[in-house]
Amino acid sequence: MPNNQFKKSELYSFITGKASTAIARRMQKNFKQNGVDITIEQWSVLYHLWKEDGMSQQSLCDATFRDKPSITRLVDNLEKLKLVKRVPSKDDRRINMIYLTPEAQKLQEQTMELANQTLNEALDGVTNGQIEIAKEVLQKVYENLK
Amino acid sequence: MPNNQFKKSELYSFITGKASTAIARRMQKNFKQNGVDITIEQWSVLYHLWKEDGMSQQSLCDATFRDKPSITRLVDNLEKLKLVKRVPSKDDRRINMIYLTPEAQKLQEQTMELANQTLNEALDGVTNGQIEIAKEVLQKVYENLK
DNA sequence: TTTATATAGTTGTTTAAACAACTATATGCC
DNA sequence: GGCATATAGTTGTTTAAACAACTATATAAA
Repeated sequence: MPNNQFKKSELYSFITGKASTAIARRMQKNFKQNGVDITIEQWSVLYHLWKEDGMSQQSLCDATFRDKPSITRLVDNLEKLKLVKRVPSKDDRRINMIYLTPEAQKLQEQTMELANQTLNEALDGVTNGQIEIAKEVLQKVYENLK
Repeated sequence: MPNNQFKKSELYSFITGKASTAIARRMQKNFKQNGVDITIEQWSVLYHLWKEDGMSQQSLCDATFRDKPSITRLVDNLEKLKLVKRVPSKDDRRINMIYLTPEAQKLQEQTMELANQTLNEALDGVTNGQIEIAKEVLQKVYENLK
């Protein structure tokens, strides 16, 4: 029993995700202050499309760790904002390929800059070694539970 | 420039809180499978009341890192479930003191057990030393941004 | 080839988050 | 005391999460 003896106190805030909530709020604030008018959730979809344009909604589900209804509605809203376009696949008519508009492509550089700035604010005073271990732990937690 | 050179790749999932989302989902599932019919957000409020009954809503805001409207509605829903009661303070008529009902007190032991179980599932294969560092990093992030 | 099953996406409903605007009470200052 | 300001909590609105139920298309098995 590896972790059974381990004190769990103060670990519950892990569950409630205080740190990631704080990062998301700060990043939203940084977006707003710089006139970027999208939500962090919308940004996280765009982020994966910048890495690979033309993903299916299901691939976006996997990449963003969201369920299908969530992606349906995020894509709905991104389409309303004219940042993405649903294009039905010709090979498989069940599938929508999601493509970035030129407008969304313009957002990439600025918002990635703001994301990096936010992470620098968040990780001020934390060493690279510590960050590396935190990343490993979070990755392992994700693997254990997904 | 302490962290500027640091590779930020794969760190963006920090923002989206994949790990804490995974923990919350698993914990919700563990609650459901054991017939505990409350949300994780509601549990997080009860958790602080178990530590100290009779907190004001503002204190719950600080403890749970939520804003006032969020707590108003969580307390609304917990009151509907007859798990807490709003009691106006006599000293300061602006303040509601939130008290647990006997029903809520009954939930404590079982749900804390389920929370511990969930954390064990999440942290399987992670050493105490790694957990300690991850905790420090998350705490520092929270401090930097709150 | 028909039928069962799996996959992709949508819709409906409840709960919660974020943010602004609001009411009520308390406190500090003149 | 009277007025400005701060604090505690509520309400309205938009966006998103979770979960179940649904439609449409594709794949596999008989």
